[in-house]
Formats: sequence, structure tokens, C-alpha cells
Amino acid sequence: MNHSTQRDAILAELRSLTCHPTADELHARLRNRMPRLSLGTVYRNLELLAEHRVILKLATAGSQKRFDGNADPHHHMRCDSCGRIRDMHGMPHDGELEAVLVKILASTGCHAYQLELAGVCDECRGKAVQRTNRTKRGGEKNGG
Amino acid sequence: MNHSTQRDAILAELRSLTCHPTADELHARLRNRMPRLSLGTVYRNLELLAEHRVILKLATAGSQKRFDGNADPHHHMRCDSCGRIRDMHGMPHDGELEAVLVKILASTGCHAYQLELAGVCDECRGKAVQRTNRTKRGGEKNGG
DNA sequence: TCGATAAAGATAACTATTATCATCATAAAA
DNA sequence: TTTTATGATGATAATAGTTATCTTTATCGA
Repeated sequence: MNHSTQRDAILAELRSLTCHPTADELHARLRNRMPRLSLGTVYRNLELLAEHRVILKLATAGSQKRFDGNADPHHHMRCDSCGRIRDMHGMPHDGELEAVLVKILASTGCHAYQLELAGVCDECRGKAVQRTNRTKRGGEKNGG
Repeated sequence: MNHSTQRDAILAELRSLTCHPTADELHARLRNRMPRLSLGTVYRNLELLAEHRVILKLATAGSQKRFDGNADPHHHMRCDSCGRIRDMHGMPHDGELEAVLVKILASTGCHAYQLELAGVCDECRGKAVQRTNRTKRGGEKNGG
């Protein structure tokens, strides 16, 4: 795997974000700085980086692939309402969970895990209280 | 949601399987019995059933959506080599894990979780020992 | 049985992703 | 430093998977 300006930029951009962008979201961001950057290049490099376990290709129920610049195993929550995916940091019982998962990895010989919780995020719950019984919002748009 | 012969058949077929088929895999199976069943109908019903939480739409890193007739939260392992997804039943430390996850669901207000482990399955590990350093097998074909 | 509504089947349209290929960049050797 | 081999890019075509559309058929309560 040779170096390339594009790959470095893609990785840097992904790492600078706390959200979990799709290939085309990253492409859109990078295009400001690199107008000739091709979408194919973004796809190619994200796959490559994930294969080399530099980044994480998320296991999510959505229709677009999402990537995470933080390759360390950690947890995600998908909101039923807005579809956003958020990192679960400082979740209650997080330490306990971690401890069990480490044991499970060791005994199964697996190298990684991805936990996806499903529910309604705080933000949407707030909205739901304010304006009850509105039309449901689209699922995939903002993949936080 | 009215009843329909097709929906019942799709659900029954999915429930009869321990693997996690894609829409077109289910369609292929059902077509023997129901030659006029359309692929669109299968997609439509799987989405519908998942939305009603009768079945589970899996959170997986693959390129095709997979479904699970068992809507109760349980764990999966994706094989790096063959791409198959297997249920993890009777995993070591399973009880412990379950206990922590129940607590987490309760305290976060989430309704479901999906844990995906990544590694090489027993079957592929066996093969790897027998025929070392062969070309890698295709990732997505059999989704177990 | 009739009427309103939901679902099916067939197919077109769309979106996300992957493959192709000519050109350009990188890195190591001469 | 040129040369050479290889890897990566950009542009675009092709593919696969999924969703939307539309007409016909099935379902279910009145």
C-alpha cells in the first residue's frame, strides 16, 4: 500500500469527525479542498483502510455503508426516529460490558465486536414530547 | 396490516431457517411453491415485518440486507473468510453478557441490541489449516 | 355481495457500489 | 538523476440491490 495524498486526506478527514459518514459524505467534504477527488477513490480507500483495520466499517442496518475513524471497538446507538448513529461513550455499565466482551473475544478467537443499540435518541424524544403524532421523519438522511 | 398468503409464507419460511437469508435467497426458496411470488413482495414484507418488530433486520457490515426470523435479541458472528453470519448460542460468558445488556437496555431506554463479532469461523479455520495460503474465498456469497 | 382498502405482481427507476481503463504518482533500482 | 515496475487516481461505464409505480387481485368489515 503506497502513500497517496488522497488516502491521507480521506483518513485525516474521517478521523477529524466524531460522526460516521458515508463515502459520498466524505467526498462532499473533501471536494472543497480537492476538487478533482473522485468518489471512486473515496470508496476504494475506505474499503482498503477497513481491510487493513485502520478504520472501522460499521455493521449497521441502514442502506449505506458507514465508516468510523476510530478502529477501537466501541458501541453505537441507532435512533429509530432520525436514523442517526451515535457513539455510546460513558454509557452506564460500560466498564462491566467491556470486561465481558474482552473475555468473549479471548475465548472465541474473534478480533472485534460491534454492538448496535436501537431506540429513540434524547434529541428525538424531546421533539416527540413537544409535537406528538406528526408524520414520521425519514430514516437515513443524517447518519451522525 | 391485512393478512396475506404471501406474507404468511415469507414469515414461515424465514422462521424455519436458522440462517439469515437475504430477500432474494428467500424469494428463490419460496418460488418453488409459489412461482408467481414477486421479489418486490418479499422486500416489501420483510421491511414491513421488521418495522413491526416481528422479525429482525440485521445490523451487518455486508452489502446485502439480511433478516432473522428470531426477533429476540441475540448475538451474531460474521466470518472474515466466508462471510457467513452465525448465531452465537451457548457462547462462553453468554449469561454474564446478557445480564449486562439487560441492564444497559433498561438504563438507556433502548429496545434492542445487536452484537456482531468478527473473526474466522471454526469451519474456515479448519480449511485454513488443511490448505494454507490459497486464494481467499469470496466474501458475501453464503450468508449463513 | 358490495365497497373500501391493502397487498400482490410486473416492471421501471433509482441509488449505492464496483469494475474498467487510460493516465499520473510513487518508490526502489540502476 | 533517469529508468522501470507498480500502485493509485480520475472519469466513466456497468452492476447489483433496493425502492417506487401502477394496474390487478385479495382481504375484510358493513
